Amino acid sequence: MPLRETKKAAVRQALIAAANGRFHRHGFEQTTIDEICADAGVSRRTFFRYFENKEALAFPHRTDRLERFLALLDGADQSANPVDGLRAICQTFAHEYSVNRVAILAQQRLVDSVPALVAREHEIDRDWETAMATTFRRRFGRGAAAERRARLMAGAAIGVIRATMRYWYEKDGKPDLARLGQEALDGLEQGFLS
Amino acid sequence: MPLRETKKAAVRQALIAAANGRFHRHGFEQTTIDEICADAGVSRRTFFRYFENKEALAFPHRTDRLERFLALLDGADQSANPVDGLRAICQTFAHEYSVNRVAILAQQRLVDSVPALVAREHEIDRDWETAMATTFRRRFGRGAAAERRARLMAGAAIGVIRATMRYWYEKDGKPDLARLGQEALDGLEQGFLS
DNA sequence: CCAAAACTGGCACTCAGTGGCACTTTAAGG
DNA sequence: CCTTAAAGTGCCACTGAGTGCCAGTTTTGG
Repeated sequence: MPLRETKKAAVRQALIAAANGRFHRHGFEQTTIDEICADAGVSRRTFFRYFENKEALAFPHRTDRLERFLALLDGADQSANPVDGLRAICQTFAHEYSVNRVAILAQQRLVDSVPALVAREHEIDRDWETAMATTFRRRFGRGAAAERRARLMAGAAIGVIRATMRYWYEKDGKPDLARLGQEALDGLEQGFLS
Repeated sequence: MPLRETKKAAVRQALIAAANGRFHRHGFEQTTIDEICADAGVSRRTFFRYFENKEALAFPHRTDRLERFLALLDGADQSANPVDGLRAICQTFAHEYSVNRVAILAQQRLVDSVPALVAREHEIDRDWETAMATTFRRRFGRGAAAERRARLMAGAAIGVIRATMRYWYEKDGKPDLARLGQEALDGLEQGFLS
């Protein structure tokens, strides 16, 4: 890796690490960007060249995760129906979340304690929704009705996923996330006609 | 109405009106709170006694709408199944939105042009989701499974509703919102098994 | 080794939002 | 009415996020 890249990666990591420490020790709002910069040995001005804002520090894997999700969506393109694709992806993420359970839970506690972070999380969900809508759209073909169906389905999908995650977080990550996920996707598939 | 109440209502309206004008003329971010205060003839400090933040000005009906929704949810409590309740409520709101179409569209254009406002909108959706989850929960009875089902359903519901609204906005409010809503709720009820 | 490009730091600035306190207005009882 | 407590307002000073600008440094590629 070229030197420049290396340094940038290092600075980025330093900022993330510094932020993580402070956020978890003193809380998000109690931490100023100046403090993070001081810890990371970087100027304030430079900070904003690495992160759009303070919130972004709380979601360092945002782009990674989205890209992985997109890749998985593409990969699941030839499954029998869209939901089956999601089921597979769900297994993957469920496993990953279970493995990193402690860190992820801590992260989520942080997010849930700060409205601004909750808002950012919704923004992320929106990205995922759009990604799914695009994928589903390819399946459903042309026409306004297909478009609507794809978007409805994506909306419902992110809705059940988020609800599932919240439940899992609330139960301290104890339940089997893969199972919860399948239950959620059953709902998506079968609907909620009681 | 006691004088004090009257005055407070007047100030609130003045602030909303001032903000609306500026927001639509110059945009949300280009408008400072000071300018709004000047227009409304009120001090900055007072502004923050009426609104939590600048964003709140863009959703003056937030609490009204939520309360109406809660009331309607309560009212629809004895419909055959939860989705039928939603169908009725959907008709009501669809009608209202169609009537105030122009204003609502303008408002939405504003919201969509500012990330911070989009974020607030998600926050509002979250309130609605919680409201629905609580209602559904009453239907589904006790137990963790019922709880999960209620939450999944609420998540899916808000998901399809939001997707529908976005579609409607995107089409400049031309489509029949009531029909779109029913289509969305069909999806919620029947699922998306293709 | 050199020039262009990329990156950094520091400064000054705007604006959102908060705490504190003195001052004015309203409500309510005698 | 008149008084007094409560509610509401204005002003001031302050913190902290985020931005524009420009001068100085580091890396890259030839």
